[in-house]
Parts: sequence; C-alpha cells; structure tokens
Amino acid sequence: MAKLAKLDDIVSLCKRRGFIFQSSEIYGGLASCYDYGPLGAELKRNVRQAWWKAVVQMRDDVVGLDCSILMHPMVWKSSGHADKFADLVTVCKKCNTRTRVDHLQDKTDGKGAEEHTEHVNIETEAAKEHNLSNKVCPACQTVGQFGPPMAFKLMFETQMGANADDQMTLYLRPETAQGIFANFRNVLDSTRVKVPFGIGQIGKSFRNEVTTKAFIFRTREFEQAELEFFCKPGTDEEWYEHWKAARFNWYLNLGIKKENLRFRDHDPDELAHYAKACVDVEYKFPFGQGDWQELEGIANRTDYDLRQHQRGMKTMNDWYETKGDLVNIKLKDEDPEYHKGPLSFFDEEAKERYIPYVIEPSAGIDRGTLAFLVDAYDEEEVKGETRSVLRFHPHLAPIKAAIFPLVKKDGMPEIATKLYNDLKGCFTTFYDEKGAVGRRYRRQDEAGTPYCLTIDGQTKEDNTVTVRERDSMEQSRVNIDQVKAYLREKLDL
RNA sequence: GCGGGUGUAGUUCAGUGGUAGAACACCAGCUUCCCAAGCUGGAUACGCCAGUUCGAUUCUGGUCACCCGCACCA
Repeated sequence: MAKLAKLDDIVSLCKRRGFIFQSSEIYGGLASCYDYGPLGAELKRNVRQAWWKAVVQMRDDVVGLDCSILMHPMVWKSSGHADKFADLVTVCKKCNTRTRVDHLQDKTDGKGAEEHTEHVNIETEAAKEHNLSNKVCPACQTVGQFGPPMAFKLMFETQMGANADDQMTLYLRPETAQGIFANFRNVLDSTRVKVPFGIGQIGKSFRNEVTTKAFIFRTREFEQAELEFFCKPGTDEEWYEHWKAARFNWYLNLGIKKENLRFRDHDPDELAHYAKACVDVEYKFPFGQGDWQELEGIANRTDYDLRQHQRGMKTMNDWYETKGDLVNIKLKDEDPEYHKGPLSFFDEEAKERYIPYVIEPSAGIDRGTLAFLVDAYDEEEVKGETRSVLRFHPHLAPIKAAIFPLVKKDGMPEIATKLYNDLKGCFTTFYDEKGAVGRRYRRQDEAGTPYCLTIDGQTKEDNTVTVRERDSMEQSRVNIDQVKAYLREKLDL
C-alpha cells in the first residue's frame, strides 16, 4: 500500500525534510529547476556512489570518465543531435496548440501521421514542402489553420569566446554518452583495456524539452549515469541481457520493492534509428494513475556512434571552410574500410579489426533518487502514534548514525561528543542532545538514519552504549570501542 | 501550449476591505535514565508587480510557480 498517495505529498515531504526545494524560490521559482537540500544532497551523492561502485569500481572490465559538458560542436554533428535533435512544430492559429508536424493527421483518411517517431532531421524536413491545409489540429479539431513549420531545438546554446570575432556557438550536452565515444581512443591508449570493456560516467545533461512537469521526472537540467559497454559484434545480444539483469538487480539490491519495478521493451517502431533493441527499467510511482515511469533505459546502440565519429573526423575541413556552420556541413561518406578506422579496435585473439558494438545502460540519477526516497517512505502505528520512517538501504541513508547523550548531564554529553568526533571521519553522523531522547529517535527515523547511539548511565560503568535500530526500534549494547567496527559491519561499508 | 484548480508560518489548514489565527514542527530555559511527555517563554506567513481605495492578504489586471487533465516527450 502506497504511503504517499499523491505527488503533492511527495513534494511536501521533500521540502519539509530538506530533500528537494524549488530552485530560485525566493524569486518565485524557475520552472523545471530544482535544488537538493542537505539530506537530498547526501542521498543523491550516495545514489551516484552506489552506481559508481557497482558499475565501475567492482568491475574489472569497466573504467570511469568525467568529460566536460561543453564539447566541440562537431561532436553533435556526428552524433546526429545537431540535425535531428529537434522537432518540426507548427502552431494552430485557432487554439495556439503546438503540435509536431509529423504527428498531424489528414482530415480525409486519418492517415499521414507517424507515431512514436524520433526527432526529425531538420535540414531535410524544413526544406520539404509541408502542405498542412488538410491536417487536423489534435486539440481543437480545426482543419488547416496552421502557422509555418518551425524547428524546436532541444539543445541549449551558449557562446564561447570574449570577442565577437572568435565567438563560437556551443551546446550544453544533451547526453553524456558522446563524451565517452569521443574519448574511446584515449581510454584504449591509456589503460590497456580490451574489448569487451565499458566506460562509465556520471554528469549533468541538458535538454530544452517542450514541456516538463511532474516534479523532477522531466526537467531540462538533469543528471545521468551512463555506461557505454563495448563488445565484439555478435556478442552484443548476450551483453545486452547481462546488463539488463545487472541494472535491474542494482535497484532491487538497494531496496526498491520488487512489485514497484519492471521492464518495458520498446516496440521496434519506437526505437531510435541507431538502436537495435531498447528496454526501460520502470518504477511505479504512487500517484497519478499509478504511473510507471522510466528510471533507466538500456539500449543496444550497435556500432553507430563510433562509425559516425569516424565520419565526423574526416569532415573537419568542411568545418573550417564553412566557419563552423553545422547546418551546411555534410558528413563525409563512410570509408568502405571503416572497420579499420581510427576508432576501431584490434582484437589480438581473433587477429582482426572491428568497430565494437555498444550496450548502453543510461540511468537518470534524479529519477532514481526520487524513486529510492518514495519507495523507502513508510508509516506505522506505535502506541497510537504514527511513526513515519524512511527505510533507506544503509548505503543510501543520508546520515549513517546519530549520537545522543541520554540526558544533558552527568558527563554524558562529553562522552557522546568524543564518540561523535571519533566517528564523523568515517561516516556521515549527526550529534543531538536537545529534548527527550524519544523525540530525537523519531527525528532520525524521518531522515532515514539506520542507527542511533545513546550514551547513558551504564556507559560509565561498563563502557557500552545503546544501539537503537531504525526499522525494528530494537536496542542492544555495544562496547564504545567497538562501535566503529560494529557500524562498518552493519552498514557494509 | 490549451483547459481546470491552487498559492496565508517549516507543514497542514482557518480567516478578514482597517492590529492575521490554530495544530503539529522549530528555538531557548526548566524538567527528564530510552521512543514525538510536561511546564514557561520565543521566532516565523498572506508568491511577485501594478491598479482601484483614505486603507488591499482580501477586489481587479498582469506575472511567476505548482497540481490535475489534454497534448507533447522518454
């Protein structure tokens, strides 16, 4: 049974406890932008860390990377984003609704609409004649009252360079993946990795979406954790299954309830042009119509990206000749011997060169963070009172342990402070001596702190402290000198 | 973007064309040897900008933001 029934409850909880705030709130807010508060920042950091540990640190076949957000514009020409990462839209003059041109239906036969299409190629699409006189507005059913088709660009633009002369239009990356492909050669040359291997990266991406809405599920600025796993063509389907299972289990191992998690395979006509297969890991958020929302997509990107960048590398003359006019640059045709190109891999065992295939698990860190938060939330009756508690997996808990003196006298605060100082270098800890101890326990329950350590009268007699466990509220005694080791073991850190 | 709704303290809600109220939460002190106890005291709010008015949190207009639905998107 969902404890948080509506989006409002979640937003309210996030604000009240300092997990997530509206960005620029003192100025009335900025649409689609959110800030992580003290607890949220810790939680999100732990989500990142858990991803990195599972996908990079614990794997012998994956290395990490941290690319710049701004990259050479040709990266986006080669990847297709400069041409295709846009929608051709038109506005209905009657009701002002904006609709994608390729989604409009004919009045007569209801045909002509392409469903689930990817972003269109703006160059060619804009050049085409678009006769919209027979098209129906999906919002108000008016026929043929459309303005001229316009490109709606999904990449944020910015300018680099102080002088007008040497200014260059750059784009905020719409995905972190391309930075990995652009560094494929560097990683190969510097790390002695061999296919099959992966490169993982966590970082911010930006997409100027037409609409956002729904709290932090679709924001224009968001954080991705992406792995590009390079493998020999022919083994790609195997690795696809491998990462499907690995990523699904990652969520389960971090405490997401199984009934709230599922796969959803993409229909063939829903696939991006480069993808051979794609599946979403979805979480059932407890609001709306019990909406299943994507947390992560796992795609088989084939050898598309590396091959495209090989074409891009050959096209640099055009880049200089057109003074960087991406629209008028045409990527050079692919070399017939492309599989021996600069982004190919020489397989020592098979004694052959090839462009590896890529399996890409791409997770939304913000969505994941919220899913963990929502999934951990619980309310229960304790002596007629409602106890609200966040049952985070210990790895994700923003605070690992809280240290209390039972009362603020008899030397207890001194011992507690000493313990706190001893622990804070190893764990995120919290010290509190205010008010009744029961209140302090409950406060930590709401923050999701798995353990509370209380210094009491007995501490001075036998050097033990009370360890109070969040989920069961049970207490046990541990020698003060063994607390650090005890927590390490319990928290599995 | 469209339609509908909302915006008062940290949260959930009252209320008024003339000094803005509660509950819980928070802070300080007292008390307190184990689960939101008690007592005393305290701080904090009418989203923003205009207009009407002697006076606007209240009326009007605009704007910003959020929620629901549609559309869009993954």
